[in-house]
Amino acid sequence: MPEAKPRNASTTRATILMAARSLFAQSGYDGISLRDIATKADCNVALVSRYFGSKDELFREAVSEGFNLSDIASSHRQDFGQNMARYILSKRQRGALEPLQALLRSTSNPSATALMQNILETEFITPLAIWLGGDNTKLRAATIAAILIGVATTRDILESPSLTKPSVEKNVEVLAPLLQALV
Amino acid sequence: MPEAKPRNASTTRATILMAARSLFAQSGYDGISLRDIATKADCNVALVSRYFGSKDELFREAVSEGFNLSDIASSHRQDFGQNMARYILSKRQRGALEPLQALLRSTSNPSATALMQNILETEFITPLAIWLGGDNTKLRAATIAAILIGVATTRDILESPSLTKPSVEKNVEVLAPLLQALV
DNA sequence: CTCCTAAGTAAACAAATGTTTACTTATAAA
DNA sequence: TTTATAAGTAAACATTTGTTTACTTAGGAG
Repeated sequence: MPEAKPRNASTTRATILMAARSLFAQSGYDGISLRDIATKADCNVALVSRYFGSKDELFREAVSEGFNLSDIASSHRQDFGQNMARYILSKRQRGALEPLQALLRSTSNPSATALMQNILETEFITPLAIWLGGDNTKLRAATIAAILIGVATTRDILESPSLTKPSVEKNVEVLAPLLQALV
Repeated sequence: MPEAKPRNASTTRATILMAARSLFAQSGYDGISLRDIATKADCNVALVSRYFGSKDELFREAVSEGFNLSDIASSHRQDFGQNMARYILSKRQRGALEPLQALLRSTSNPSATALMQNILETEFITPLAIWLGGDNTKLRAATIAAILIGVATTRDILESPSLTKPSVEKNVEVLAPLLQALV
């Protein structure tokens, strides 16, 4: 007879959330159905709606575990470019970048882009601008954000071979000075 | 009685194509239905399928009127950064950027991302790499592409106020040197 | 053990989608 | 003017989607 799975609401909820984050990162909001998520989480579709209310709320929760700026900004100023470059380029952080990838893959969805605009502004640009200091702080911070977004898009979404084939070190060598120039 | 619209296949086709390009730029592949397009083009849904075969083929045709690299690359080397920066930042070129925006808004769609990867590589990175010369040409060209994609995403898709509120000139001032550093 | 709560399931719902089919009608050549 | 061709239309199609409803059943508290 088939194994009886133990029942546990919080575990099930967490499993659904992980499945959602992974799938949204891979195919975006509009590319993934609740049934895809339920299948990956090995549960019934109705449970997704039950535990998260709506697809929108599930998405919001799945991507709202941001990017941690403080790790990079707490280091020495002269290392900023290097650290930032390594952060988005490193594969080991793949899981950590899932929320970003999910957002970048959901640009066809108005509520997802609104959410991303908000996260970007409050969690990244504003604190980074303060940390940067000097002139045009917001603009420089936003330009740094734009570069990181562009690299993530080109590397992880489009998978451009011109960016993925060279080693991470080669990439850092090219990218780090550009970011450092804005400090 | 209502005006009888004159019948003209090629005009209708062109109208549908323009409507599609504009709407795809605004909401992406998955955010726009064939009925949306037919409504904007003021024609019957069936005509869209008739003239373009499938949504996929319509999209392909709508975005395959690329970015013209030769305008920028034909100028003096020292002006490259300025020209490139002005190109993506200028509002007057809004229509010209519609294919790019359509692609950037369609990252949830596998065939759209595959198409974009191909266009990016063959129409932009490869010729630019040749024009650049020196070391790591492909990587430098791809990094330029990544920056432009990031700026376009942050400005036109996410509409980050930190990037849209400052004047175009201020933006050029910050962006141009970064691009120029890769020449 | 006995229930009662809540976790899990199966089925149905309406709405929206891309695409096809059969039909109507304008228009230009004969 | 007649008529054949092709442009345009209306309706239907099979799917897929997010979400809800009614039901079954596991498992701990009493």
